[in-house]
Amino acid sequence: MAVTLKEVAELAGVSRSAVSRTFTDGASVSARTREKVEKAAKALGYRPSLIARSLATNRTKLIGLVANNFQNPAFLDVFDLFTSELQKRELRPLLVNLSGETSPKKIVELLRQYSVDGVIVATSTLPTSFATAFQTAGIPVIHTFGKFQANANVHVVGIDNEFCGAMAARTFSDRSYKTVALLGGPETATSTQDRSAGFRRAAKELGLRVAKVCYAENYTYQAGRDAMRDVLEDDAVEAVFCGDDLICMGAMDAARDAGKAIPEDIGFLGFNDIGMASWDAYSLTTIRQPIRDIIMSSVELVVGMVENPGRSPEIRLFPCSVIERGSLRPVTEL
Amino acid sequence: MAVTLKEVAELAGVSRSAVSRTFTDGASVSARTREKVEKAAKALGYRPSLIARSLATNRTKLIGLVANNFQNPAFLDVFDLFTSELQKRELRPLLVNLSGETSPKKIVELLRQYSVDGVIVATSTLPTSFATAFQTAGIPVIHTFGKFQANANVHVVGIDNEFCGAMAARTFSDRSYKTVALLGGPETATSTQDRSAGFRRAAKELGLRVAKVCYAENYTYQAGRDAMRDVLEDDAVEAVFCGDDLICMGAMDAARDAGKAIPEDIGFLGFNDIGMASWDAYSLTTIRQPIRDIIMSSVELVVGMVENPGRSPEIRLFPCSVIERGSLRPVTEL
DNA sequence: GATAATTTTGCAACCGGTTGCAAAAAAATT
DNA sequence: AATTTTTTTGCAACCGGTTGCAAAATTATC
Repeated sequence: MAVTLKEVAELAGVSRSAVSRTFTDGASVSARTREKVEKAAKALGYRPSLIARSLATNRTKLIGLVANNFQNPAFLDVFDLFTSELQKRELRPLLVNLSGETSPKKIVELLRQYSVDGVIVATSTLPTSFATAFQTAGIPVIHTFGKFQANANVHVVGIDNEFCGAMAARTFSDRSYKTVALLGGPETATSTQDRSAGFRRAAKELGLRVAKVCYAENYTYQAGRDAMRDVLEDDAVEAVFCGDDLICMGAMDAARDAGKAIPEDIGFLGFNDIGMASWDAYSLTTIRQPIRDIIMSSVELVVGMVENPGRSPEIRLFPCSVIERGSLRPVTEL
Repeated sequence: MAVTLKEVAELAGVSRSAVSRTFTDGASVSARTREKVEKAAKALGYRPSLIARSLATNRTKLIGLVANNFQNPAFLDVFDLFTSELQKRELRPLLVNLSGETSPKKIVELLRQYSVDGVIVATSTLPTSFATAFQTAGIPVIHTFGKFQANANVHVVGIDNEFCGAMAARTFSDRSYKTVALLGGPETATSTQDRSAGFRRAAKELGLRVAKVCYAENYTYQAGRDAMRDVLEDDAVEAVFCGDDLICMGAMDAARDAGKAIPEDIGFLGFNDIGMASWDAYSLTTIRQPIRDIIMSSVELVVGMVENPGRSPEIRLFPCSVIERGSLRPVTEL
């Protein structure tokens, strides 16, 4: 079916090695041979099989892309950027949908069977141990959006969630909010835990009262809407820090349903800056993480790992920023 | 590095074939041998290399998943369903981000180099000829969300866009709208062309006046917003049929900006029923395509093609339905 | 217990490439 | 023109599996 090395070699009247060398860069072939081979290859429509090549070179150019939040619009960017960034370097993403599965065992097996060159675990909800499992299996791995911990044994690219939590508290404080609430993502997510910790610590330092702390069951509009009911029980809450824009939008609609005006009666601060955050209907003030930088850095790092597996684990954190829109009252002038 | 067949064979004291056979179902191995092999394999942590296997069996279990609309939330479902549906059958999606590229040539080459077993082209914007290119290259292909045409030479799974266009016109007619507009997706997309044709034909038959026809530049909120300006020039327009929910939401916000109330002053009908369509801020009446069915059917079909490549091209169309919410006035009672 | 039928096993060739090595060819030096 | 150096080439082994085939082992039959 497919055209092979051998057929090209025969047509060109050279050895198989000669053909192979024409298609491997850095190999030594004379101009005349190369020309003959290229002509024959073209005539037959030959392209080297990467599968066969990988058997000999031990490089598949496949990168496992492991994700578990396929329902969050925030991931559209992630997929788009990862795929195009990998493609630029002639690498292919092998997509794995975790959907529920949180034990790395099976996934490691699976990607090992495909001899992927490296793996990018793109999820903010799993502990670092998930990524470490790949490391242990000898597969280069990057944990993108992963939990930052000083004694890292695996590459992590992302943000400092605790710092971002503190940033949220400061954002409230700067706008003279006194009584606030935290409406996080799922409590089991490491990002939620870190942001929550940072938020509460900073709130205490800044003299903010955190009147309510609750968590949405998942990263959906509906979960945000449901969890917001809890927050609304306390009438004193002036502003809510949400762990995700989608959750935040659900919460906003719940607040409006309860007759509250935004930002007059209650303020909202989101997280992620998804496309919809800028729509008129929400005009959400939110914390943005520099996704493009994070992803470019991750790809760069995974490539580096493949080339030099001994490389010691690195943590790369990028700064987040508050995108000012209309869901919080303005900064209080001093 | 990785454990190979040979090492397992040595430890188990059997031939390489015996090991291979224990891991290929349907092969003949005695219970005693199998046991010995399995024990040795476990001890070494052996898993057969799918890459090496594929060289001999000519099956990689890789399916190319080609998409070009990574920015539309409608695609979250598509990715989620495709990946999980393929995984269920032990197939792996090799993701290709078309992003701009509309010539199939390079993509075909690329997927051929990875010897994918089949390809799913998941896009409603490209002509069938794009998918046909894979067919010509001898790669089983399904065009999901593709253009339906009677003389198909390639499998198509999706909806009858022309019929859906007509359905939109009927939806307007049932609610006694008289003067309407069409705000389609990009004009180059085949789905837009078909829906537009169906809409206009049915409108004529039903005595609706199509006062404005315009197209958004891409499938984004902003493009919908921009294109809506054009529609708003004609004050007589009572309802707008949009080619996509995202576009529709942009259009709705543009209308509200212009001081129009929905649905009192102007009605909107969307397409796709993305998650946000049900949010309070939009409460969008929209046409839903049964994505889950379409994708399950596509996967089933691609598997069928792989097993039986001679299979003749089939068209599978699924019915769409109007999801009634609040962006159109109610059906007029007779 | 001998023979026939069936199952299991290992050998060796193959899938489609790469690559170290030594021989052959070409280029450079004297 | 002969010799040395450098470049190019083909051979053959290898990457990690599968599989047709014939021999060996087992099971069934008489």
